[in-house]
Amino acid sequence: MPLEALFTHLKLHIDLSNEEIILIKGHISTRNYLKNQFIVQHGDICKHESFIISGCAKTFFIDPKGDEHVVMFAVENWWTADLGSFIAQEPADYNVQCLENTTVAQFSYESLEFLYKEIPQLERFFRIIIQRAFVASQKRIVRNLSLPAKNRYLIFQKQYPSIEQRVPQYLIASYLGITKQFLSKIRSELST
Amino acid sequence: MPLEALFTHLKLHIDLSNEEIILIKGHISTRNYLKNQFIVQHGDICKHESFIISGCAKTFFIDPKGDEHVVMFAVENWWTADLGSFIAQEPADYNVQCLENTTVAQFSYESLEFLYKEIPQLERFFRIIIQRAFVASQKRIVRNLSLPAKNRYLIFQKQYPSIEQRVPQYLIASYLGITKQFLSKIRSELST
DNA sequence: AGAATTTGTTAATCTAGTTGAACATTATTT
DNA sequence: AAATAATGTTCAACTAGATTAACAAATTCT
Repeated sequence: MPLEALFTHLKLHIDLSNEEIILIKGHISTRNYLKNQFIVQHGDICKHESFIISGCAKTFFIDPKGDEHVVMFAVENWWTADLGSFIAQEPADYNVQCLENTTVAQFSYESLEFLYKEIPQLERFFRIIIQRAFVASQKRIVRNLSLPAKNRYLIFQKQYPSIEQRVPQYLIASYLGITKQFLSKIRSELST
Repeated sequence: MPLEALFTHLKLHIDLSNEEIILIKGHISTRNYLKNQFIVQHGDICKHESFIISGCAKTFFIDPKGDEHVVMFAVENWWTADLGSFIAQEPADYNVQCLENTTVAQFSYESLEFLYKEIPQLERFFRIIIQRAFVASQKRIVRNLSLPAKNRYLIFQKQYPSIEQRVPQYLIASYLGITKQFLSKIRSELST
């Protein structure tokens, strides 16, 4: 059953009884997206937190000039959403779009609020998940402010070797905050 | 009593009984710092999450070239720490330094873990606080990638009018990711 | 297989923001 | 009140990275 990965993941941080697992299952919906489909669209209200069972997605936004900026990639066992939109239930800043055919397990806002009441341990679980995401975000800010593009690329390669193979270069350039041309230049410098 | 602000703040998000308040009080220490003293120092393990009762602090790091980068300011009723260091209990990336004489209420790592067990509602409280910090961080990333320095400055002015008056310009420039000279240029352009 | 689209490279020119140095203005200290 | 340190401005030279455009190479579609 595809939800196994999700419960394995939950049990890394909290203990759940069989009854709790059944209760949670009743509030999860799984959904399949084709490559290029959107899990979250800018301007819509983000209705779900999605756990990726298989596949890969990018989170990005379009700036006032029309340029695309990738802020994160998500692969198996990662959570994705526009959290700002989800928690405030207001229009999303970001888009989340599948880069491959992708299967997710989703909690709706209402279900999650309900489950927080029924299973307070889930507060702990998501505190930990969000805390990590925040820390990762802080560390990324440090790097973006303090390192030139070449070093940021080298760190990206080490940190996400699997992602580098799975997604096109121009999206990696966008994630790094540079143009694809400049990334290409860096790559050719590095290979000499 | 100076802890009133803290409990008012906690009660915005969770309900606490008198017994719980007493329990929490037993695990809080208040501490006074003079201007320029460090609440967290790079390389040390961040021992506390600190709630600012009065005063003002900057969170910053020094890059490999020796330049200072301010990543956030914190004033009354804000929490500050190097969360990455605090949760992993490993050396801090950041420094947190007081810009004024500052009084804080602090939870140690052990106390907070203990209180999470005794008062599961605190999981909820910090989930909400960290969630907000994460969302703010995400929104800042959007702005830093998509807007030129002048626009970032205008947004900063609107968003933190009080902070702009309280801290020197070169720290604001650092927060914006530009040099003080370039901020000065932007300011002179804006005033014409 | 061939056409069309998507992805990646190279190179010339351009620009937002940096660097450094000299000077002006406040605060703080003695 | 003078002296020192901290903060802010101006300007000229410089650089990391953007932009544009032309061309390869690889995928996808028919």
